[in-house]
Formats: sequence, structure tokens, C-alpha cells
Amino acid sequence: MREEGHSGSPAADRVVLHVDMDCFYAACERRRDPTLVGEPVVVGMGYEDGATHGAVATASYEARAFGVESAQPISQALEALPRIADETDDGTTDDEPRGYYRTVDLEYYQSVSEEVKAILHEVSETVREVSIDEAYLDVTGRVGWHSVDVFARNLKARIDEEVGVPASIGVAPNMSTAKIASDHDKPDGLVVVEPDAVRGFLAPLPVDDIHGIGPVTARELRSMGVETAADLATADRASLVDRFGTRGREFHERARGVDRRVVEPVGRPKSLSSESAFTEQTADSDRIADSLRTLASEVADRAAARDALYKTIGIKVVRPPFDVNTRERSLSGPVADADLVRSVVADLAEEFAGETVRKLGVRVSNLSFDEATQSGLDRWEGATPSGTATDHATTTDTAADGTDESSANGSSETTHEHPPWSADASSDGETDASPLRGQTTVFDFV
DNA sequence: TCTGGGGTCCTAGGACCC
DNA sequence: TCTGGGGTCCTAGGACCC
Repeated sequence: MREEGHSGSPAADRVVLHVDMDCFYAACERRRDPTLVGEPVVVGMGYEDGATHGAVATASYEARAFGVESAQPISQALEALPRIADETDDGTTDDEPRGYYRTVDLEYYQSVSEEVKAILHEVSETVREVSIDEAYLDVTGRVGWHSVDVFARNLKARIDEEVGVPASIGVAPNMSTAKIASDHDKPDGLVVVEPDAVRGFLAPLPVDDIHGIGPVTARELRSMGVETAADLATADRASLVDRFGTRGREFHERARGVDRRVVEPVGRPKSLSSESAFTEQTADSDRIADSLRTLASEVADRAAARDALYKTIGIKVVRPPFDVNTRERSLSGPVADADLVRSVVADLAEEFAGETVRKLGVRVSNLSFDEATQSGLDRWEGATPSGTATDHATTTDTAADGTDESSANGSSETTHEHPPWSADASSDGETDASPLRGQTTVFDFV
């Protein structure tokens, strides 16, 4: 990420919003099925109706109240909060709490996300979309600190009224603080941290509220006697760098409310991957080979759909209990060739022949996006196969099963484009005009 | 707590080159 | 025979995020 140079202007000059949708997947399910409003909703990944495997992708606050957490195994979530559909089962009393379980429907969530993002782009020229449910806006020069609270409240209201999902917004002079602010009063929160208030706002927070500090780093920091952002802000920089490398310097700055990153749109992806877990661990070599072939094809298709060339092909093999192994091989030049992906994957997997696995993955990385492929392959075909074709030949040599000669330009795979989002549900006509909660937490003390 | 899927970034050692 | 310092690329693993 680019950093603002020297420049006389302090970072405090920026007005950055972090928009974070609340329990986004669950909110989408509620938008589609309003009877879920106010009910405990659990959205599971790798989960199918009636099954017990998979993990919690999102739990509504009502479900969280029963101890359901995101990333938790579905089996555990079901213990904490049985499924509504189980009601016909015997032996349970009627007043036992029940939850609605749904399977992720990413396409639908994407379509809802697009609607939200469209609004964000309308109100700000500078938008960084971080994920399906999160974005940064830089509205410096458009909105001042005196009016940003009204601006943000209107934005929240628009998203709620026009799309029908709740958002929390944090406003601060930089990305890091805005992110923390949006998290501070969830759900449906609005927290404004003015430049003079940043240090005071951050000071009491636990270190792991800082983006980039997870459980491992937090534990290590605590062992150094660093518990809060204030501790971190006043810690000795040199020893932080000593312990954490370049991240140490970053942590120190973030804790002091310093973040020179500029809000800019995300660029091209750096890697593409597909993975999938077996419902039960297996040593069946046919199943494993099959699964790898499928994953390889998926990844190659997705790369083709994005006009991406890749130079590195890798696999991930997870052995019980949870032993993650990765292997990768770089080619001598970028290619887009599904057959090659499959054969390199098979080759890399040989090392694990006979092993019991619980999960497999395939990844392509070292991506490049060639203009030529964007405007159509024809121009390429006759032109100059030389460079990549020879590269390719050298790489297939290393492949055990000697794949036949196909060249970088020649993925014969048909690309399965996703259909355009079929957003059903236009605006839900009768949702009560969401009352502006009108509550803003403004940190403007010094 | 027996663990889903899609990503990003950092580290560290080794190969290789000049 | 012993051996400097800088740079880049490759690979494996790990922390972290949503």
C-alpha cells in the first residue's frame, strides 16, 4: 500500500469512513425472508440442510446470545442452539431456544453487496472495497469534521432504506482508527473520532482490537506486559521491532493513531484458490485424485474468467489432526492452461500418496493480467507463441506424466461465466422506514 | 474449540548471480 | 583454498482478516 510521502500535511487532515455491514450474511437472509427478523439466525459454510458438519460463517446477535460464534463448528453451534427444523423431533420441550440455520448463498450476498457498494461509490469518489461487507471511504474535501456525523448518518439510513441491511460506520482521520471505530458500537453503530480525540479513544482498548493483532501476537504482547493500546503506544519501539519485525513498527504507530496508508481501490488479486474439506478424513487415493482434479479445474476456470495468467501452481494438503502442508512449483513463465494445472497438481500430490487427508486445496499465484488476453486471444495465437511456449515445454518436462504440448495462450477450456447477478427482491416495499437511530458517539474530547 | 473457504502479507533459508 | 556483500527468486510455513 502506498504511503503518503513527507508532505507538510499531517495525516489528521483526512476524513476516513469505515463502513461495515452488521452480520452481513444473516442480514441478507433476513432481507430475503423477513420472518427471520428478530430471530436467531446462523449461516453455515460447508454446511448443508440438516447436516452437522461445516462452520458458522455468520451468526445474528440473537444467536450469539446463546453462545454461537463465527468460525465455530456447526456441530457445536447446534449444541448451543438447536435447529428449528428439529422441532418435530422428540424429547425436547417447547420452550427450548431454537435457531434458524441457513446455508451460505454467496451469489445472493454478492448481489446485495453490489447494491450497497453502488451507494458508497455515489457518495464518495474514493472507495476501497475490502470484502463483501466492508469498505473504506475517503471523503476529505467533500465533508468536514463539523458535518461528517450527519453525512455518515444519512449514509447509514440510505443503505438501510434502499438495500435493507444495517451497517455500522466509524469515522476517523485514518483507516486503522476508522476500522476500530466502526467496530466500537456494533450493531447499527456510528462512532466519530475527531483528530484530537484519537489517542484518548484508542488508549483503553485491548491490543487485539487493532487490526493485524490476532490471538498469537496479543498473547506475546501480554507476556511483555502490553495489554492496552496505551501500553503499546508507550512501549519501546526498538524492542517491538526486535520481537515482531516490520510489524512491530506498524503496531506501535497504529496504537498511537498513526496510519499513513492512503485509501485507494484494491487492485488485481494476487492469487486464486479453491479448497474443500472431506466430510470425513480419507486415504482413498481415487477420491483424493478426483477432488484435486476438480479443484484444479475450478481454479483454472476462475483464472480464465478473469483473464489471469499464473506462474506458480500449488496444493494444500491438510492431514489429521490439522497438519497443513503446502507445496508449489513455479513455471518459467506465466501460463493459462487448465491441463497443466491438473498435471502439476497431480505431480505435487504424489509426495502425499497413501496419506490420510481431511482437506485439499489448489492455488495459482504469481498472477499477471495480460492486456492481449483481455482483448481476445486471436491476436495472440498466430503472433508469437515462442516465449511462453518454450517456457511451457521446460515446465512440462518436470511433470511426471509428460503432458502434451499446449501453450500459454491455448487454454481450450471453455470459460463458465457466472450469470449476471439476478437480484430478485427489488426494494422491499413495506419495510418500515427505518427510524434514524440518530445516536452518534462522538469522541471529541482531548 | 477437533477446525469452512477465500484471501493478504511476512519470514527465513537456500539457490543463484554478479 | 577460502570467501565478501548485494540482489532476486523460490519454497514452506504461519499469522491474520472476513
